[in-house]
Amino acid sequence: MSQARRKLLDAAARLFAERGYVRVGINEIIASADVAKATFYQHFPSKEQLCAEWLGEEAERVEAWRRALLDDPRTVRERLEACFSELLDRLEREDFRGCVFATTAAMTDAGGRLRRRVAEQRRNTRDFWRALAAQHESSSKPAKHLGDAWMLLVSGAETEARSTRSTWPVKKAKRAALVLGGWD
Amino acid sequence: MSQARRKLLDAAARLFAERGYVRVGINEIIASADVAKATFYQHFPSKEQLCAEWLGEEAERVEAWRRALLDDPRTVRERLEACFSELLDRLEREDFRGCVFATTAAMTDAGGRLRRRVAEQRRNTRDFWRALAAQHESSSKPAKHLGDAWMLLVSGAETEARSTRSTWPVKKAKRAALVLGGWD
Amino acid sequence: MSQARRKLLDAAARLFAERGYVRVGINEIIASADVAKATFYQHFPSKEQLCAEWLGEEAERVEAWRRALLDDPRTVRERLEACFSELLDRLEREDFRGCVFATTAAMTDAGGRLRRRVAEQRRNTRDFWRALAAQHESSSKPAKHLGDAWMLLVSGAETEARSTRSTWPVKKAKRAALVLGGWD
Amino acid sequence: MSQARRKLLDAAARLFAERGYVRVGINEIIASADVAKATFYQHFPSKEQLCAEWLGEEAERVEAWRRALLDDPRTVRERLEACFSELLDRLEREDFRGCVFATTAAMTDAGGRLRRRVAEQRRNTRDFWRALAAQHESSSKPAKHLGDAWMLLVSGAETEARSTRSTWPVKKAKRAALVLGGWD
DNA sequence: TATGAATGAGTGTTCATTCAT
DNA sequence: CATGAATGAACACTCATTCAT
Repeated sequence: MSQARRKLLDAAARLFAERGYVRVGINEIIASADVAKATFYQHFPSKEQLCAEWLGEEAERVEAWRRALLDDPRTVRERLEACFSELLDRLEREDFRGCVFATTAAMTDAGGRLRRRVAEQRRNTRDFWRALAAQHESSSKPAKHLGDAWMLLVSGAETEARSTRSTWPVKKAKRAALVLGGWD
Repeated sequence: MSQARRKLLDAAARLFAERGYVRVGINEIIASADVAKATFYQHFPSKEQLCAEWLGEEAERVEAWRRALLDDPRTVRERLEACFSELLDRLEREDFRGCVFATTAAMTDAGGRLRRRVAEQRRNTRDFWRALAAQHESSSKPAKHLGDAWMLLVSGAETEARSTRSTWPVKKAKRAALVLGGWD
Repeated sequence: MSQARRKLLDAAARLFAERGYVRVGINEIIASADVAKATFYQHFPSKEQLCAEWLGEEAERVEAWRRALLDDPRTVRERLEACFSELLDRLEREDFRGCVFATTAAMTDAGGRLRRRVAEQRRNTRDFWRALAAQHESSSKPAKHLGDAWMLLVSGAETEARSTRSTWPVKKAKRAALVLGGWD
Repeated sequence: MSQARRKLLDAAARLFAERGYVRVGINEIIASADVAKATFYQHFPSKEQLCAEWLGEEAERVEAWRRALLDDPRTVRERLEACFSELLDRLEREDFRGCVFATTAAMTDAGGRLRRRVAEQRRNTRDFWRALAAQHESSSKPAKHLGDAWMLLVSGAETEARSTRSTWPVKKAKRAALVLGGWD
């Protein structure tokens, strides 16, 4: 990958994560990446497409992490707790903005390309949580219900943690997730 | 309240709800309200302040609805289910954009006035859910944990329903909420 | 009419006539008119619309001149010669660019608004030449053929005079027009 | 001639004829010719020079056609009519844009290289029409006047046919040309 | 109280051209 | 001979806000 393209994606990743798609302009991105404006448009047909590619890279990172977790030999409970630990870690970072997919969806057109990209990632996210729940064999309820509930708790925790800049949502989501998993 | 001010708030309510704070310009608002631009600035010092007042009105509407629900003689379970029904109703409206407080928080500066307004509403929301849970006397666990979990499930359901334009999150959140309440 | 609007139309008239629609940018127009860019867009929805209004004013000026000529008591021959004199006068001006309608048509999309505006003016032009020919009673041929021929000669003269910056086309067009009128 | 050069000239010929010099960018040209941008600048010092070479090729094609017509054994009248037939044929093509020399002159600087190229071709055009008229021996008037008139009628017909996308100008120009030739 | 007119600073995007390889 | 990468300047257009009346 060309150097300019990499710099642009890195700058976009940082700025989009910090302030969101609509609040970051091309000018700021290219200044941050230290490339000319025309260079940007040689690598990306539009700001929207840059965002889509950033979301794609984010999705791939997350998927890799999840694949590893699904193959992890630890118990389901330990791995569930690892998810909340990871979320807490992200939450403590200066630039925490919540789930980039959810926030990007919040500020883009319902029918647009970015929303389709988000919807795809959310489907993958649902698959992940259901797969994790399916490994929880002692569960008396169907794994898909448990997985969906875990996903919603995490999603809610991210949203509320972002909106109020506090950590209670993560801690309480973890507690509820454990209860639903039968570990209370 | 002056007529122009009322028209502006109504137009803002519709447009902000439909497309979000950052995606609506004041030109569109004043055109929709059919007032002159200078009239707008006589009633509101800035677009941000208009948004803050809109959020205030929304918060008051929600609070009134919640106060009524807390005084409602129905069982906690029935009222919990009413919350999800109301959410499903909103979800089915054409212009559903998720929780206006969460989405507004997603597109505004972390330290700004609007974020403080959102944080305040989220605190009230947490109070509501804890109050409802507190009325669920047979609960063996502390009401605050149950209320927080309910809130997170609803918040996650709104976010996921918005991101993917589907209704499963609401249905699954309801199911999990009932389980946590001991009604499974 | 507001002052800024008038200044913009005047600046556009001069610049568009000098260098043509596509070769003049908004920046140059507003600098020449000494108004802010946003002021421009408060008065005209687009550069294209500004051009359309300029063409409209030009068409009106021409039509007024023509109406006067059709009511002029001089002989048809004298008035025909007046047309060529007027053309020669324009030709000698520093910024002669040929017929603004023909040149604008040359640089705009075939199906666009500006082309429709041009086509309308060309229809009016044809009407004028036929009306003038119709007043030439001694003509043995139908006036519409004579009028059309005059129009084509003038149009060709304008085009060739512009392309080569010389005056022969006007002089020769006049000679041919007189021959066709039976005055040779 | 190198292959890239040929492809570039062919692409330019098609695009410039369709939409005009100023409305076609070199990006589009190189994409259409399927060559790299730097390759373009190895063969042509500038877009302007590419246009100049295209005009040169066009002029040569036209000149060849005219030379053949001047050597054609048919009568002057038949060959005059052939000119209008050829114009009608071009007019019926989808991408008719009028005389490429006239339209290019309309959108370029008065003193530039392209305008000089156009002026040269117009001089050749004038020579052609005078030569054709000179072969019309029975003409009582000087051939140069008749030839110039024919040229202006054709030029006007091209301009008006382009501006309004209709065929009447060609038919009426032909009629007038015949009258001037003494064939009415 | 209400307004039409005006604005400086920004938006995302495209231009013809050059450079290092 | 050919190219992928890069560019400064310009493009048409929009933003939230202010001013004179």
